[in-house]
Amino acid sequence: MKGDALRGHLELLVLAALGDGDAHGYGIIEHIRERSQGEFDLAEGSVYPALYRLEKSRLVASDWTSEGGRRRRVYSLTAIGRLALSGESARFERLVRGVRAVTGGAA
Amino acid sequence: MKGDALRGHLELLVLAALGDGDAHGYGIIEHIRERSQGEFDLAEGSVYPALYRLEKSRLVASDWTSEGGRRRRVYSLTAIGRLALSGESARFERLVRGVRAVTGGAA
DNA sequence: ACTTGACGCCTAGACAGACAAGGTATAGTC
DNA sequence: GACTATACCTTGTCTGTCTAGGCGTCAAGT
Repeated sequence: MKGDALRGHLELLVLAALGDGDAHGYGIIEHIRERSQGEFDLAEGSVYPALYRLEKSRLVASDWTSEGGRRRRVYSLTAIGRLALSGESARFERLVRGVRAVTGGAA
Repeated sequence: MKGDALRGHLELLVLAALGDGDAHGYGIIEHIRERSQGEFDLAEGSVYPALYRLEKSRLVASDWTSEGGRRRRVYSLTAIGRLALSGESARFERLVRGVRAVTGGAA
């Protein structure tokens, strides 16, 4: 219906997911879907590029693992990634306060 | 630094501003800036196109007024615009709940 | 043995929407 | 006349999300 409703918030979600523990791309998608009670069902084509961006800017790091021929790329938060997470989280809360200040005023 | 932090939420803000009463483009910008305590200082190049989109989809209507050579285009919410406002508002609140469900879980 | 589905990664391309940066014009003040 | 605030408009750029594919492994069904 809407399409990219998460524009600008995806990295926050991914960082938050990794804040709960290391995970691989596919797992991050499931994690976010479960946590949000199905509200956010991210496409792989959204998440993987986001992970590459995050790794490029050193907010996450990745390691390849392979158990019995099955390869996985496991991501983890870096120190600055953790900082970015709280920063992004604060930014989001500012956004929420701002929007509510505008919408909440009157009917 | 960030740029479009309101990606996806601008129309909600504009609709909400008009929910407080008819206004012209320039006034909408001021209204939103004041209400949000300076958090949202929208560019004209963001707001005017948004108003055109909203008018095209019949969520707002416009009338030209001119007081002593000064022309203004005054916008007002239509009936469906009012519906859209509450719909968008609900959508935003769902987004907030979802994001918090993902971020709030752990540190 | 073959098919199907779940898992798991990756990529190219399209698209929309917010912004930057320009422009026009009027009215008032110094 | 110069400058500022008001008020509208447009073009172009950029960036991020999604669509729609592709690749490969493994387990279960038939």
